[in-house]
Amino acid sequence: MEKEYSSEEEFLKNYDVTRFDRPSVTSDICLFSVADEGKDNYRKLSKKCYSVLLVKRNNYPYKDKWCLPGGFVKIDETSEDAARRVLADETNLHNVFLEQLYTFDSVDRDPRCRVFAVSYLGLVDKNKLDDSLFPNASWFNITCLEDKKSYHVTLDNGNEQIKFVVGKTLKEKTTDRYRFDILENDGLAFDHPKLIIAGMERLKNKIEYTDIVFNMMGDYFTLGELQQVYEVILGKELLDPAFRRIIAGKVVKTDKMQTGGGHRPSVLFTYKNKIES
Amino acid sequence: MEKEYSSEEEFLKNYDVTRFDRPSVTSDICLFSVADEGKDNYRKLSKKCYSVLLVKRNNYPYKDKWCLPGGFVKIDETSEDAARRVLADETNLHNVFLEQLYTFDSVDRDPRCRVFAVSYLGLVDKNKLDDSLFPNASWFNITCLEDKKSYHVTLDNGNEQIKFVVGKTLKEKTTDRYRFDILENDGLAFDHPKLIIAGMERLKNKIEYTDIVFNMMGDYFTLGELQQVYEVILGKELLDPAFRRIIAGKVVKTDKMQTGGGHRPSVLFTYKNKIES
DNA sequence: TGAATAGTGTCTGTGAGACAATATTAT
DNA sequence: ATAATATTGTCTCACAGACACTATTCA
Repeated sequence: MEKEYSSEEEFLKNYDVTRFDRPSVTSDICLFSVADEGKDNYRKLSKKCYSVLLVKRNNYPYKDKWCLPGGFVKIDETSEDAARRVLADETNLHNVFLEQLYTFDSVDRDPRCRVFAVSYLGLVDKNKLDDSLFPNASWFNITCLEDKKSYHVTLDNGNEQIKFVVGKTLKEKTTDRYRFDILENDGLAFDHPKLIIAGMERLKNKIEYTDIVFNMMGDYFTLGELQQVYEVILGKELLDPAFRRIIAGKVVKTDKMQTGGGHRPSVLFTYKNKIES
Repeated sequence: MEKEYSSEEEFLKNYDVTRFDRPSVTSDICLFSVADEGKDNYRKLSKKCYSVLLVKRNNYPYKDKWCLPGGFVKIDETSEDAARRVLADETNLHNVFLEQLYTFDSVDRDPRCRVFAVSYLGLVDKNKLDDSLFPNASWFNITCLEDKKSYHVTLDNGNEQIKFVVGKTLKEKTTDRYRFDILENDGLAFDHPKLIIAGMERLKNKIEYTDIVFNMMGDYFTLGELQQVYEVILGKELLDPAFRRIIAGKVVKTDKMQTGGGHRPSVLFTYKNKIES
C-alpha cells in the first residue's frame, strides 16, 4: 500500500495531499459584550444588557438568516488569524480578545460539505467601540432561561427576535461536560445555537476564576458597573460586600471619581495587571 | 463574484467544494493513565506512576520517532469517532474516556501539508486493561519538572527516553491561558510536546472540580489509591483528612476490604454515580 | 429632603490546613 | 513487637453569606 521512500525529503516531495478527501474548516466567533441599556430614571444606574454579535447572511445556505460572524480559514492562516480577519471584514471590529472555544464537527452540520468549525469566544467593551459596525452586523440582547435540562434563549436587536431551545445532557463521570442538542431553532443559521450556549457557559465559568471579564471593561470603571457585568453573565444577583472581597485583588483604586448620577459618586478603578515581564 | 441562485437547493447543487484550498484534519489523542509501578518493600504501597501512551511512527514524516496516537479524520466521521478508531487500530484500546482538548493549527506544524489537529484528552485505568497493546504502542512514564516559565519533561518506557522543554507565557487578562512554545525536543514528533502539556494541564485543573478522575480508576478502589492518583496528577502531596473531605461526596463505601499489605486493610469504595436519568 | 447608589462593619457558619491520635494488619 | 498504612478527631484560621449601617450626591 504505502510506497517505500528512502528519505523524508523524498517522501515529502512525492506527498499527494489530494489522496484523501479533505473537509473545509471555518472559524466562527461568539462575540459577547455587556453594555448600557439606557436609564429608566435619572437617579438609577443604567441597566446592563448581555449581547452577542450576529451578521446577516447574504448568500446561500441560510440566505437572509442571522448567524455568528465566521468564514473559511485560508490555507496559510491560523483559525485565530481568520477570526480576526473575519471580524474586521464582516463587522469592522478590531483588537478583540479571542480565546479558542470548541471545535464543532458533526458530519452534517453544513449542507454544502463537511465543515469543521473552530469556534472562538470573543469579548469586547461595547461602550468603547469607536468604529461603527457594518450594517449587516447587529448586536442582539440575550435573554436566557435555564433549567435542569435546557436553555430557552431569546435574542433581540430591537427589530427582530430569534428564539431557540438547546437541551443539555450531562456526560458520565464528568461534572461539567454536557452534550448540547438543538431542540428548537427559529432564525439562527447552522448549529450556532450550540456555539452560543457553549460560549455563555465558558464565560460564566471563567469569570469566576480568571480575569477574563476585564476584556469587556473600559480602562476605568466603578465597582458597581463591574458588579453589574458579573451579575448579567452569571444570571444572578450578588451581595455587595462579597463581590468586593472577590475582586479586591484584581483591581486598583484610582483618584478619579465618577459623578453625575443622582446619588453618591463612586471611585473609578482600573484592572490590576498581573503580567510581569 | 458570487453567482446569483434562486434557491438554496440550486445553490447547493452547484456548490463547488474544490473552489478553495482545504486543509487536512487529524485527530490526536493524549491518553493518560496512572498505574502501579511495583513495590520496594512488601509493606509499602506500590508507587503510582503517571504515564502517556505513544506509538512509533513507521512512515514519513518523523519515521521511527514516537508520537501521540492519531490519524486523519475521514470525511464521514467526527473527530471523536476518528479518535476511537485510531486508538483501536493503532493500540488495540477500546471504550476509552475522551474529551476534546484543543485544536492546534499552526500553519507549519506538519511538513506534509496544512494540518489541523483536533486533540483529545483520554483517560484509562491501566490496571484493568485486558487487551494487550499492539507492539508499536508503548506507555511512557512522565516526569515533569515545572517552574514559572517552563516544563521540563522526561518520558521513559524502560528502553527509551524522550525529553522536551516547553515554555509558557501567560496571556493578558486571563489567569489560565498560556501560550506554549517548544524550546527543546528530543524525540517526539510534530508539536506533540505542546499537546502533552495541554493535556496534563487540563487534567490537573479538572481533577479538582469534576469527577473526571474516576475514568482512570477501577470499579473498586481504596481511598489511599485514589489519593495517590490525585497526588501524581497534581504533582504534590495531600493531607489525608483534607483529601477525604474533598472526595467524601463522590464515593460510596462498600463492604469489601482490601487485605494483603503488611498493614491495616482498607475499605474499598466505588464511584457515586451522580447521573439520574 | 429624599431617592438612589457607594462603601464599610460585623456576625455566623462552613470548610480547608495542620497536626495529633487511634486502629489494624502481615511479617 | 513493629513497620506501615487506614481512619478519625479536633483546633484554628480564612473566608463567604447575610444583614445592617453609614456616606454622599443631585434634582
